[in-house]
Amino acid sequence: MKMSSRKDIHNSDIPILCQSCEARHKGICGALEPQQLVELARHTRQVRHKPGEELIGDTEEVKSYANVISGVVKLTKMLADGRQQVIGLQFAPDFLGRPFAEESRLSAEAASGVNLCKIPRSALESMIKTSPELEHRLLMQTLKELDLARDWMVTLGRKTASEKVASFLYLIATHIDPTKDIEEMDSIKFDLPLTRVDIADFLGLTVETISRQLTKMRKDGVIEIENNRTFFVPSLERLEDRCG
Amino acid sequence: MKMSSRKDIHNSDIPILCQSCEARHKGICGALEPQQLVELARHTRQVRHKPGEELIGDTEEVKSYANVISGVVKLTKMLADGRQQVIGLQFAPDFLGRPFAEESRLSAEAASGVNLCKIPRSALESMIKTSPELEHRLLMQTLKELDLARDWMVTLGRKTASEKVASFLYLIATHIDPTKDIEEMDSIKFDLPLTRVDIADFLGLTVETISRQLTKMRKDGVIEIENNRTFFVPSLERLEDRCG
DNA sequence: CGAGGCGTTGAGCGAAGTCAACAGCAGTGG
DNA sequence: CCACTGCTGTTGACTTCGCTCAACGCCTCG
Repeated sequence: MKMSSRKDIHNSDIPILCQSCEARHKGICGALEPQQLVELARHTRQVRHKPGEELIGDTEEVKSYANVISGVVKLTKMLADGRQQVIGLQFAPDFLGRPFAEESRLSAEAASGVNLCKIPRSALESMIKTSPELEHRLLMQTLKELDLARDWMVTLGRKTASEKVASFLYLIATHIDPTKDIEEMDSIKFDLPLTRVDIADFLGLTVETISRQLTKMRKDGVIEIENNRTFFVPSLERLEDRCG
Repeated sequence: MKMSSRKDIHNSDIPILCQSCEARHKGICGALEPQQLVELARHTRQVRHKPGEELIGDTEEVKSYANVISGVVKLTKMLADGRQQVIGLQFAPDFLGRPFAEESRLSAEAASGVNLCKIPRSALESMIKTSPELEHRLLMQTLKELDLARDWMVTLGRKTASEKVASFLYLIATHIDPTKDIEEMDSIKFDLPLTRVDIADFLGLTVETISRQLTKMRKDGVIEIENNRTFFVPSLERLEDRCG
C-alpha cells in the first residue's frame, strides 16, 4: 500500500477527519486509498451546533468522534462543588474526542457556532485497524494537544492575572482563523468566541478580574473593544510582550 | 504478522520500552516478534542518573527516547524571567521523550535517583515504521499523559493552596510504587521524590506556602512527617477528601 | 414595560506572596 | 575537633493581588 512521505506526516496542522476531502493532502483522508475514502464518506455526516450546546457530557458514553470544521469548541472539567475549569479550546481543523476511551472524562460544548464532521466510533476504530497511517495522524494530533496543555499549565501556574488575559487574547488571535499565517500578521481584528465567564474559567480567575484587566489593556492601548465581543489588536507584538 | 489482541492494547499501564523483556506482555516488546526483540536489545541500554541530573534541556536536540525503569522524572518549563513550572512527573513505566519533535520544548530532570532504558531516536522511529503496534502503544501513552495534564490544569486553576498540596501528596502516594494496587491500600508510607521548591513549582505556589500547608496537615493528623522527606498517610481516604 | 443575561465598577477582605530571621544538617577544610 | 559555608525547610510579620459582595448599566426578548 502506498503511503504519503514522512515529511507530509510531520505537518501537525491538518484535519484528522474531513468529509469534503477536496484537499486530500490536508486531511486524514490523505492517508486513505480511494476505496477507503468512499467507505469513510458513507459514515461521516456534517452537523451544526449553536453556541452553548453540549456536544458531549462528562461520564457520557463515547459513541462518535468528530472533526472541527469551523468555530470553537470548549472542553471543561468540574470539581464536585461546581468550580469549573476550561481545559482546552479546539479550533478547526482539530480532532474532537478521546480515542479508545469507554466514556468521556470531560464535557465539550460549542463556544461559538460550530460545524462538525461526525463519524461513529466503531467506524473510525475499524478503519484504524486497516490503516496505520490514520493512527499516526491521531498520534500527531494528540501530541500537539499535549504540548498545548503543558504550555497552558505554565500560564495557569505561574502567570499574573494580566499576563493570563494577554496570553488568552494572544491564543485566540493566533488560532481563530486557521487560514491566516501568524507570522505575517501584525494587527488583527476578531470576535471573541467565549463569554467573560468562560474566559475566567479558562484562566482560573473571576469574571471581575477579567473585566478589570481588559479595561486596563484598553486604557493602555494594547486592545480596542467594540460591542464587548469584537476585539482589535493594533500590534500583536505588543500583546505578546504582555504574556510574560 | 501476529498481533496481540485489542484488549491487551487498551491497558495503558505498560512500559513502552523495556530492555529486560522477561515480561513481554507488559512492554512495547509485547508488540514485537522475536527477531525484532533482538533488534531492539541491540540499541537499548540502561543508564542510571542521580537526583538533580538534567536528562534533556529546553531547545536541545532530541537524540534518544527512554523508558523510566525506576524513580521519578520531573518535566519543567520556564518563563523568560525565570519563573518555573513543573508540568509533569513521570514514574515507572512511563515513556520519556516527545516523538517526532526535532527539539525538546521542555527540560527533564531526575527528581529522585532514576533508572532509564534509553533507545536512540533513529532506532525507535525506524522500528515504528515496521510495527504499527508500537505506534499504537505510543498513542495510548500520549493519551494517558494528556488526561493527566488536563486533570492537573483543574488543580492549578481552581483549587486552593491546601487542596493543591493534598492533591500532590495523593498523586505521589498513588504513583510512587508501580507494583502496589491503589484500591487495596488505606494507609501508606513513602519518600517524597521532590524538594519543597519542586513541589511549589509543580503547584504554582511558593515554598513558604507549601511549608505552612504541610505543617497544618500534620497538626490536623492527615499526615505524619519523618526527616522532612518520609511521609506517612494514615488514611488515604481522608487525604482524598482534602483534594477538593 | 419588566425580566434576565452579560459586562463593568467600586469597596473591603483574605489567601497567598514577599521579606526576613533562624534552625538543622551535610560537606569541607583548617 | 570545630568553625564555616551552603542548602533545605520552617516560622513570623507585613503586603498585595485577586476574590467577594454589591450596585448598576446595557442589551435582548417576551
